[in-house]
Amino acid sequence: MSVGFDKHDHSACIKDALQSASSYCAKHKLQFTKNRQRVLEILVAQHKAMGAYDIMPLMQSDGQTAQPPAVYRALDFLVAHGFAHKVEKRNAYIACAHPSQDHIPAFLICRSCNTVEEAITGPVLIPLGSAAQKSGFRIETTVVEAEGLCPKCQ
Amino acid sequence: MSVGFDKHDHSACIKDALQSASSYCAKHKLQFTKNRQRVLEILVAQHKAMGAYDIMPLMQSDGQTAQPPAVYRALDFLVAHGFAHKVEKRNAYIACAHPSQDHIPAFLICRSCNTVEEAITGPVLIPLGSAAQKSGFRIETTVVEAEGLCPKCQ
DNA sequence: AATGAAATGTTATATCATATCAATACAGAA
DNA sequence: TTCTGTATTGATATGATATAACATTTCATT
Repeated sequence: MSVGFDKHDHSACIKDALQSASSYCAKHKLQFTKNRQRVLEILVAQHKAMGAYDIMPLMQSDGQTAQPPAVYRALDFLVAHGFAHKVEKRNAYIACAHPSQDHIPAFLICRSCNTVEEAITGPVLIPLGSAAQKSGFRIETTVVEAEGLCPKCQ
Repeated sequence: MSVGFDKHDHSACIKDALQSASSYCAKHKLQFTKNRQRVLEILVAQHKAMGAYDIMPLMQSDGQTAQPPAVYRALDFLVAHGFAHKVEKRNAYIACAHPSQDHIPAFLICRSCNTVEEAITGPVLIPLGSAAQKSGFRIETTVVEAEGLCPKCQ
């Protein structure tokens, strides 16, 4: 996206993301409702980390504005099912960069240009996992985020 | 702390933490001011993750209440110099469990009893680091947090 | 004692998120 | 299809977290 001729590719990639989310929901008997679709669509289209209040005005379909609970409910759904992730360092949300793959999300956040990249993670947290195991802690969700300067901003 | 006879040990551990922070500041020409001392004292004394607004009422010395900027400034200082950490998943702050050791903090957060344990981390983030290196990203700070159930709450 | 930088006080406001309850839409059973 | 219970949404209010801006004070150094 963003660069001229790539636009069409990007609109295809939005469709793909919505399609695959849609079929995942069908398979798992989840309701992929209008609000949820719309928010995912927005996140994929922008493919950057967005605050809930950035998403809100873009949600309105006819003439009415969405209210905070509508956005947060949709985001909760998307995050719960892995279609999107929350970037804790920024209180922001971003579409998953490689859905369908079971993974622990990890982000590289540029403090200058604010771009967020979802890194591909191998077995990142084995040491933390083993520390947890030692103490008998059962991990359910994991946050891994690194902040710094991206190549362009250095 | 919390269990009868241990009380005295804990008050010693508070003193130790303040002492070592104090001498670190002296060595590095940092001002370990009253507000900063007080907030660190509170965090060490409670040794649990606390919101800024939980700390605020405990800060008041004579008769006046502390205002939000006072707490946040003290917390920023403590976090910047490694005396405390922010737990992003909870928007909460906690005294560092092993200061003086250079480390990337990592937390185990129980979703039931809300206790936060700072795990001892080995080279936790080598895979993320190498992913970053590949893309030329320069990491400055890192967040590693795991949420789940502690042994007691399972 | 003078001076400039750092820290604090104070007021206001921005930003992020949830509680509550009424209304509606939906899936599955009869 | 119609019924019925559950899931979702709408709508209002409010809670929780964090920062901007600028005047004042404190501190280290001269």
